[in-house]
Amino acid sequence: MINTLNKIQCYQVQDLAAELKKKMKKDYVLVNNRDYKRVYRRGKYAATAFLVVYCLDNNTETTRIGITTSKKVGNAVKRNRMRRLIKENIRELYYRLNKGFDIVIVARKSENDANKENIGKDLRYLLYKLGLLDRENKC
RNA sequence: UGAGUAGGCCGGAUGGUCGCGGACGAUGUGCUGAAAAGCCUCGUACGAGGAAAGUCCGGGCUCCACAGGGCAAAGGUGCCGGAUAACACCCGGUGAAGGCGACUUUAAGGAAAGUGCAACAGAAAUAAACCGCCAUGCCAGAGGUUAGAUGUUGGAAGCAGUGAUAUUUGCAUCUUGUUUCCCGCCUCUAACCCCUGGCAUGGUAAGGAUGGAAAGGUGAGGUAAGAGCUCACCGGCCCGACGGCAACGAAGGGCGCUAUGUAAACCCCACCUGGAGCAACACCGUGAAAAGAAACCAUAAGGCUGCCCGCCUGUUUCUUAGAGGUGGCUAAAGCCUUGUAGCAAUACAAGGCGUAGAUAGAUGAUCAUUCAAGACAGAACCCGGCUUACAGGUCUGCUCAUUUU
Repeated sequence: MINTLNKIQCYQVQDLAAELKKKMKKDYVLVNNRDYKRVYRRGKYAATAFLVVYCLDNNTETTRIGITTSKKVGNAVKRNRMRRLIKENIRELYYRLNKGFDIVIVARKSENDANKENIGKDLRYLLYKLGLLDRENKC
């Protein structure tokens, strides 16, 4: 059922402009420190050299996402850039994600040649590994 | 043109699409709601820096008692004047140091209040005779001069004898021995002179590989040798007409002039400083006056950073548990231009600019064009400074050198 829905969604967003127009609302951002701690402690995780993704079922219909960049990444400018790149990718992927999870994305260290494509590739791989994203969605 | 010096400015640009933040607007037949309003949608303009950084100073603002007296402690400042809300910043000056120069640097009070430290090196470090130089005395050695003694070669004279020659039996000559004198030499002794070495006493700080610093420097005279011992010049110290608001400068005069450096070591002197910070703090609100433990009930406890006085509160302290929201929150001792005053910092007046305000935290992605190919780097209450990081570009003043006229 979900698969078919996603397929339909995938066909629907063939137009690039339409895909880019997707917006993220504030409600979908993970806010409290408690929530982060809960996800770290109880959630599943997967990692690459640059990113770590934690996820946990939150028993609701919304998916909430938090992004963390440690000081190992670099100074404030570098951390900001990593966060924005991840955010931009998430913005595009958000409506394809399976619903009802709390997700925390941690940037481990700085990639000097980090761009949207690199990060997106890693992110899609990790989300797929955790079962949040279906293979068919790799359009 | 090159080298340098001081200061200012810029910190990729333009456009398209999508996205994010708060603000404003909407005759949106949008949703919720009694309404106020909120949400959604659409539109509009706006949306990180010169350092936003480090948090090193100074303030505003908030609460603590609007901040009180005395003592102590702690911290800070430290040439003078100005400017400022204030400052350790800034401006102008003075002194000192560096540079041919433009210019730069400077925590720049006190070392006869006291204490401490000064490694290594060096003869010696706050004090000095280790070496050296000089004088005197003693001892030893070499040399010279004079005197004396002994010995001896030679010469001269006297006496004696042997022998030889010739022979005038005497005499003479040669020879031998001895005595005296003279000259020379050797040895010894004494005195004196000079030199060398050693020891002692005294004089001397000119010289001695060191050091940040060795008791002013250079030259001349002088002296036993030396020395401001004397003199010349330089330096230093004291007084100082006069100039300057002042720091300070200084004509001139006097003094031969012993006593280092370090106070970004303690310290002394003068002056200044109440504490905590926007996670301050105020309000709404959930819970419901949360639970437990301890102290104290008036000569007590807590607060005003230690003590005493004084004042305030009736409760105070500790541990655990601690939804959420709103305000504070951006117009500010703000910046720019012009004029006036001033060397300037700056002040005053006029005109203009003044539009980030998030709250897990907004500036990104991508495409195209272009160039010199993009460094350091992200607001978190706000200002004034300081410090540190920084690809490259650009402008202006000044200095030195070279070339040309």
